[in-house]
Amino acid sequence: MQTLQTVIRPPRAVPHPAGQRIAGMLARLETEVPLTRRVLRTGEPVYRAGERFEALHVVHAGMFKTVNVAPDGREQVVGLHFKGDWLGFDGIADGHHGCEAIAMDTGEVWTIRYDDLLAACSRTPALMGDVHTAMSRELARDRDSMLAMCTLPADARVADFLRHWADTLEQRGLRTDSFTLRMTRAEIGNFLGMTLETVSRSLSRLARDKVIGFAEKGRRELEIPDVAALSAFIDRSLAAATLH
Amino acid sequence: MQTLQTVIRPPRAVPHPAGQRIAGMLARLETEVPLTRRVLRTGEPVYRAGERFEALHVVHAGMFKTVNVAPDGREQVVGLHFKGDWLGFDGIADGHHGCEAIAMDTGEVWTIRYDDLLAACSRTPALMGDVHTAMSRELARDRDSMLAMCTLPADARVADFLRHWADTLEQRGLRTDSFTLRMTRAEIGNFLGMTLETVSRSLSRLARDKVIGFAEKGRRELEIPDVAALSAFIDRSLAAATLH
DNA sequence: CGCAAAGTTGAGCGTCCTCAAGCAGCGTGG
DNA sequence: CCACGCTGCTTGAGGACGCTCAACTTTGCG
Repeated sequence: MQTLQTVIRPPRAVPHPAGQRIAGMLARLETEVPLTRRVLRTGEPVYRAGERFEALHVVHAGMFKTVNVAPDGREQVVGLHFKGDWLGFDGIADGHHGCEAIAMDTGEVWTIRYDDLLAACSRTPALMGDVHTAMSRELARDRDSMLAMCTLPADARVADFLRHWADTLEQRGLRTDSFTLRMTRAEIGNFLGMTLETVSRSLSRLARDKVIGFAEKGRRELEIPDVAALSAFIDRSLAAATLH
Repeated sequence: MQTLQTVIRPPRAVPHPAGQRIAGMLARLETEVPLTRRVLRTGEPVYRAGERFEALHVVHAGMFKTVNVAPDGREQVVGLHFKGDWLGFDGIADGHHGCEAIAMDTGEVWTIRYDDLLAACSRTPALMGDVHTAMSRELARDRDSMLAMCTLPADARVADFLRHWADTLEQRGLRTDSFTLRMTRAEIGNFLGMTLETVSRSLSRLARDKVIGFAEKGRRELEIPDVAALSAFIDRSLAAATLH
């Protein structure tokens, strides 16, 4: 009880540096590149697997997931994307999208033809930097996901997931002590490489250990008074595993 | 016995298109960008986690692995890189490398200062295309790894790994029916998210099912007479799993 | 109000990990 | 030359973590 209410996080007086980077990039895009805005509702695809690659997209509002689909039907959520993230990089290499990007709530993307982007990058080096940075960040993020999936037990993996989510929110200047998971247990489980039942059990255990809290109504709203407690929980899981 | 010797693959008369792409890129790099060549021996790092990011590297010979290291010491092999692959993209975003790249045998990389590369990309659009393609391909590959790790049982994961390896060799114009794994079971296991014992057992089972063969001397040399048999094995694993 | 979808929790089981023992290749030095 | 140690690989036995299946509760929507 006490642990869940001690930390009252005031709204940031100074915007997060990542937020400034994103704002700068969006401003550059608006002035330097022809773009079309597009509003999507929950479940609508930005692009589908197999489609010809012609354009990239930048998330301006809402939240999106990218799903890798195998020819045999297996599906894997491989990324979550918030404001400022790019969608569609996976299609550059061979001219077709290998994944599909789906809106997880009402959102807006700015669509930029790849031709136009290349031309603009030649004119505006800062824009090229933005693109490289975005791809690099996505690469790093994917690898962190691999590390987590291969080295963390289920509970710690869920904790790690929540920590990443809180970090993302903080970078966007949103409050991190209480927020709504916009995913079902099944989606979280798919993303983390486990079943929905295991996700549910892990969340219950985290709540029992007072690392997170559930809002009284709806088990989709979480309270994370102290992000550091998540890290501590992960460390504890690892320590418990390594001592024989 | 018969299945292991039926397919004699003649050297390709026509080079693989991917090989041509790589050759073109290397030629462009040599003429358009100042680069320094560097030979590395087994175990030597191209760069280490935490180092300042200043340059990218292109594999010209040999084989390299990238390892993601967590602050708490966990290590995860997140990528394997052959001739024509780039190393170091992960450092662009925040100016420091999150991974380290290690030579797995004697190899050579071409090192290119990032500043120089950006300048060259502005002059030579084809070069920018090369860089984007390389990053995109790596992104796609990471996502395929995630899909495999989350949706395939151990045996199929090993088969998938071997299939990817054979594909990579074929794209480089090398023979795929018999080759040497330049990794220990432990490294393979780390890359695939399983233990070395499980890798060993999976390989034994694949050999028992005649999907692969071991060379008589040394269990590091494999014979894969028919790559399609690997795909068939994966499909069989999935079919067996889904029927209750 | 009733139905469908999402979530929780329990029981049983299977895959993969852990631990352990033994073997094979290989370089070193007596 | 062979003993020796070292590293890598294989195989087995036992156990644990997470999956499967199932029943029930809660939430949301028509």
